[in-house]
Amino acid sequence: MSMDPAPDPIFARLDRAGLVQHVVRLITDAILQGRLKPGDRLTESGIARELGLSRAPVREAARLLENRGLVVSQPNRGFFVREVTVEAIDSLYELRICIECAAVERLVAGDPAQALIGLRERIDEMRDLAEADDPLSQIEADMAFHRLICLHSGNERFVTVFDQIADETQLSLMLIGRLYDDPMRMAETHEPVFDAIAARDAQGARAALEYHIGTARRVVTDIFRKLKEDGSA
Amino acid sequence: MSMDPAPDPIFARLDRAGLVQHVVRLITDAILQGRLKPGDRLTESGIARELGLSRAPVREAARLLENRGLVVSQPNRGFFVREVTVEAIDSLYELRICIECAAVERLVAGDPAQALIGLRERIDEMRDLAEADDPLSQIEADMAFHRLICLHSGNERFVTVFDQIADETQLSLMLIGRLYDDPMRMAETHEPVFDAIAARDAQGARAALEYHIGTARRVVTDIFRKLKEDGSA
DNA sequence: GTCAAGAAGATTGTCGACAATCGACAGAAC
DNA sequence: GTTCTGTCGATTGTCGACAATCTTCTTGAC
Repeated sequence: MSMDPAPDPIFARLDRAGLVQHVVRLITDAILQGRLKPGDRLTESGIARELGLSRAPVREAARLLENRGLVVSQPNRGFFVREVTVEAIDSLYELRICIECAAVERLVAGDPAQALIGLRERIDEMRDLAEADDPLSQIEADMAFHRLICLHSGNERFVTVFDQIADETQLSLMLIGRLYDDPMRMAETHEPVFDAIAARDAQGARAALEYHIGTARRVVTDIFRKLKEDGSA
Repeated sequence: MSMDPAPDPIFARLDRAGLVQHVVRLITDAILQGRLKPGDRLTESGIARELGLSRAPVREAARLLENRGLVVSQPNRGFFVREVTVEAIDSLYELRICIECAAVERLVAGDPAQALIGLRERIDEMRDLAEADDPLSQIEADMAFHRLICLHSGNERFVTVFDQIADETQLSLMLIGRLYDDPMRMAETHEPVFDAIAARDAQGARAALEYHIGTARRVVTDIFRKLKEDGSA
């Protein structure tokens, strides 16, 4: 009646069932790197031809990307890269504040020791990437930081929601280019949040995180508004 | 340059692309009516055979249901009706509190006039269904009430998240049977929320809603815990 | 009797093909 | 010149079939 717990995994289980997942990553990268722009059409047959496989896995990958918010589908018309609007970004950040603040409060109420290790690593990583002048990877470290908060909150559902909006957030950040003139700023803005968590100050952590995300919200929407004006002018 | 705003829509737009949607509804109903129980396997071929169509639309429907949380998929194993645990329900309700409280605050800050009409209708509907002794439809009216709050919050993202957890919430409620001994209680517990919104009291509305959902959270988890004990005993 | 190895059946993953639908263009009617 | 209609190419929606994988049952050794 007892489960045998995989007796010595010598070889890393090569992920079969990885085909769809692979396609997901390819398309995700293409969007997040700007090779596919908002509004662009994703033709199943085209992508399938390019990758040398059938339409079925491509279609499935597109459906997954739809749930993650990177593409939208129209009946009988197919998939398109999601258009990003100022309103959508604003709504997105409001939801993030709502979720992450609740998550960090629970995190502090529980045992934040393990989380703190990871959070510290991410901030340091942001610093390193600031010196290396790699804004794209820096954004990923930023997202990883915030994901960790949700992950260690003790409520798995927070992670689910975060993952569903993470890609779209990343897309909006990517479209902007860089948030701050001084790349070191990104790491610094996370410090107060870390400190409050380390001090086991739940309310302080919530406030710090709300301020942190709220600031990003204003900066991002402002930059994006200007981009939009210049673009349509 | 002016748009003609659909000059008199005589015919209602009939939704083509309804095949997959139809399958979604059929499976959803089967689960929510208890004909498919948690843990049950959903075989694509079986369902396709029963409905007299191919596996493709069934598969697509299953993927949609996965995003709505009613089924889970395992690679190379297929789809199963989601198992409901006490912890999952608790996490679900915590997320609901987080989302809906933020939504109602924004709702009151904006213009709640239109929302109030719909909310009143839902409460009255609950009363009627309590007299008619139709707990299943009553649950749907309950969900509709809470969805309206998200819908009129002005942040479309709140609705998106709500829809993604609505079915699972409904499933948990369905499994329990009935929440209150007195079916009228359900309508009554919504009144304070309605009153606070009508009074344009944002903080009061948030508090009332948090209390309302929090109470439901305790009742549901308690009942479910007992069910679980009896079931496994 | 217990456990491991292998065969048989069932189910998912993927494929290529056909039908239904959409968007664009050309042509006819006014 | 404008508007409607018919046709065409392209794309999605659906289908049935095959290969890969998992599950179950049987077989055999200890």
